[in-house]
Amino acid sequence: MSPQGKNHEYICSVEAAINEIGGKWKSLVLCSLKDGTLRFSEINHKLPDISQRMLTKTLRELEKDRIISRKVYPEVPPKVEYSLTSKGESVIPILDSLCEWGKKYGASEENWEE
Amino acid sequence: MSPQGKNHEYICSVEAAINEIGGKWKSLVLCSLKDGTLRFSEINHKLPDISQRMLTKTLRELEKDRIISRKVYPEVPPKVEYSLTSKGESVIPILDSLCEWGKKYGASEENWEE
DNA sequence: CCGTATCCCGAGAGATACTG
DNA sequence: CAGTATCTCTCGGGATACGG
Repeated sequence: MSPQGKNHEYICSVEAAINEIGGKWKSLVLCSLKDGTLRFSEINHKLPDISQRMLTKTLRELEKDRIISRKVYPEVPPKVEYSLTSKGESVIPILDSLCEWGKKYGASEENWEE
Repeated sequence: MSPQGKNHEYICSVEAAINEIGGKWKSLVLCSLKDGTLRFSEINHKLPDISQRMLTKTLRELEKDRIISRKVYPEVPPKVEYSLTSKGESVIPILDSLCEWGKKYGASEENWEE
């Protein structure tokens, strides 16, 4: 995500927002973190269909955008905890709204020709 | 978008919502329609960087998901108008929130290694 | 336990040209 | 004006295997 990097003029800031929370997994990872800190394996457990590779990648992107924070415990075996930053907390209500919206207009009973 | 089609169990409905309004252009098209009905060329004018092909594709997907409606006037030259459905109207406040969020936490002043 | 490193594929997206 | 039709290519995303 955020392919444009720094110098890109957004027509509207929704674009910026979608870049940060869009994609296949970001919103789900954020939702899974909304009840508190989780370890890597715990997120993976909540999202069984995501691969380790994609989970890592998604977490790195969210971290880079300061939406989540990553805390490493220098132990053996490794322990890493992920949690929402204040920026991350602030987007949760919006994700909740989206969730409600998605539930209300179930993306499922319409038309599909294929 | 919505690659899974009908039979897909969502862990959370945010996923469904992101499928319907995510992607590079959908949110921008919806925002451009929030002040009322627009013709194809008018949307294109508001979003100069979108190609005709992508605009058509985006409009078709939004129409398929019943988020916008398409009205054709049988004239020469052709006239086609796009407007939000009630479902579309209902997602605008959420897009506005996203816009505010994106503006507040400018996706621009952080770190980039590359 | 928490990741990288590779390899790979298809969808998303761009450019350009053409048409009813 | 409002689209198709092609052609191309990047890159998001999946599968699998390996590493500290």
